Amino acid sequence: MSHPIDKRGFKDSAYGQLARIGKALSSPKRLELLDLLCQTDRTVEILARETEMSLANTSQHLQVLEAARLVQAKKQGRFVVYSLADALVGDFFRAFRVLAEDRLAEIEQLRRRFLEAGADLDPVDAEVLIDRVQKGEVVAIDVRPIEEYKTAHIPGALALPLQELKRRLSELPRNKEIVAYCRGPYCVLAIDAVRLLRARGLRAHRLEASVQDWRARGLPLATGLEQGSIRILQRSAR
Amino acid sequence: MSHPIDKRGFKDSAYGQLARIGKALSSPKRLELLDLLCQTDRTVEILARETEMSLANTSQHLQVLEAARLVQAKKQGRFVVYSLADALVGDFFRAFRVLAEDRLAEIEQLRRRFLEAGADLDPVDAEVLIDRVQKGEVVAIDVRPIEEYKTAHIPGALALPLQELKRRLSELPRNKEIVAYCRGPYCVLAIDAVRLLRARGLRAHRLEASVQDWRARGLPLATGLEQGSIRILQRSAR
DNA sequence: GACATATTCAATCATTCGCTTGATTATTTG
DNA sequence: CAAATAATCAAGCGAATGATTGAATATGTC
Repeated sequence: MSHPIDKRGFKDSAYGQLARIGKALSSPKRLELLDLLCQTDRTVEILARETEMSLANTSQHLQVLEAARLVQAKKQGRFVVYSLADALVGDFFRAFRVLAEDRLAEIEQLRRRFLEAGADLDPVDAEVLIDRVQKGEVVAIDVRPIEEYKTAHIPGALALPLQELKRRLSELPRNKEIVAYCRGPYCVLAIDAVRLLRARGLRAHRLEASVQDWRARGLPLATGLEQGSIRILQRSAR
Repeated sequence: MSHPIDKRGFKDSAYGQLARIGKALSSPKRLELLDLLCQTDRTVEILARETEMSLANTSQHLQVLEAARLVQAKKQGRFVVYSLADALVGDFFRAFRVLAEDRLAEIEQLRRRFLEAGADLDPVDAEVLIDRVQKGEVVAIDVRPIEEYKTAHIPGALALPLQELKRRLSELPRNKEIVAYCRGPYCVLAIDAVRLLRARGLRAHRLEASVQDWRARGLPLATGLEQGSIRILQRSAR
């Protein structure tokens, strides 16, 4: 095991190591787990619920990701919290997704077929959005679970998870444009939100970009709870 | 097949598509093929020889890569020439390799174990190298097959494939430093070249960076045959 | 048109993978 | 210390994968 190796052995071992990463990325469920972990840390139980897998199966997949050093586990009390092993992994996952979308036309077809209405694409250019949010022309809402919002969100966006949104529909301004966003292209939270809002007669659009896309473009992000995000909401709802 | 899909179905399909790329990257042999194709286009036969696989096996792996749209096949006469489907794939492969090297310490260990002599690391900073080559202080040699040199090489580097190098050892300058490079970290051509040169008492070093790394850093590259690269060689050898 | 060459196809087999089920190991709570 | 909770382990099963072998299909050459 610790003796010099021949050329073929070296190549096989080297590419074999690379393949460890590839193998980790070769299962749809593992990719879904990784995508979720790009948003924020989570326990096995929550990941299992989000991906609609059994606990044992989720645990196994997470161990495969851990063996490839893409994620890491940390015991907190009686929970095991999984997180990305490094911020680089998040950047890489995005590059991976972008490559796949570039190469595989099927992904765009899938998206179209699922949406079945072309109206909820990117409403505006990303740079313009921040500006319009600051001017108060647009209300941006982050419909992901609150934990993900805390980890990182678009500056000025309100934390309004889907469940919360349902209860507070009446507080949203009828005279302003609303832009909802969530985890990214394969997350359906923002789609649901837009449908809900439009059903109530509000002018709602979906921002396809995720927080990760936002970061990749070098745009600023905010963490924690926006100071008085609830008050801002109420003010703009008046 | 063309009816609306539920949320779970959508996610499964979307991540399933991503996994197509992951699966393509999950085999050591496929990664080796991809790495070779990052250098230049090649026929199935040559790829089989380089990777030391049977023809049928090579063909099958190439078809997997093609199904994932990472490479494309083009029939030329009675040969089938495979090439990267897009330049993006090359950039991505490099990102993949860099991530793997960052995450998996085993790769660095492997490299050390294979080299077993610490002396042939990056001799100089990349930017400095071009400058020193231009000033004539250093002779850079590209020891890859000539076809790869033609596709792209470091400006000023001489095309001197390993076989050629052996025959023309005496033509190399004894008073200058020689820097050899090849395909990248898992390619052994430059290592062989450096051993060969040192055995003859020449001052030789290995540049670990590949043409792809060079490109990724935004440094200039040259294509085709360097005008009179042989004469330059002879002049500097005088 | 027969032949050689380059590649793919088809069948086969051992291995690995993904998932399920049920038992087991930690950790907190009563 | 027993009960409850969170996660992992272990065994088992059908499906998919990687490689081999030999036949089949193009394409170019004599």
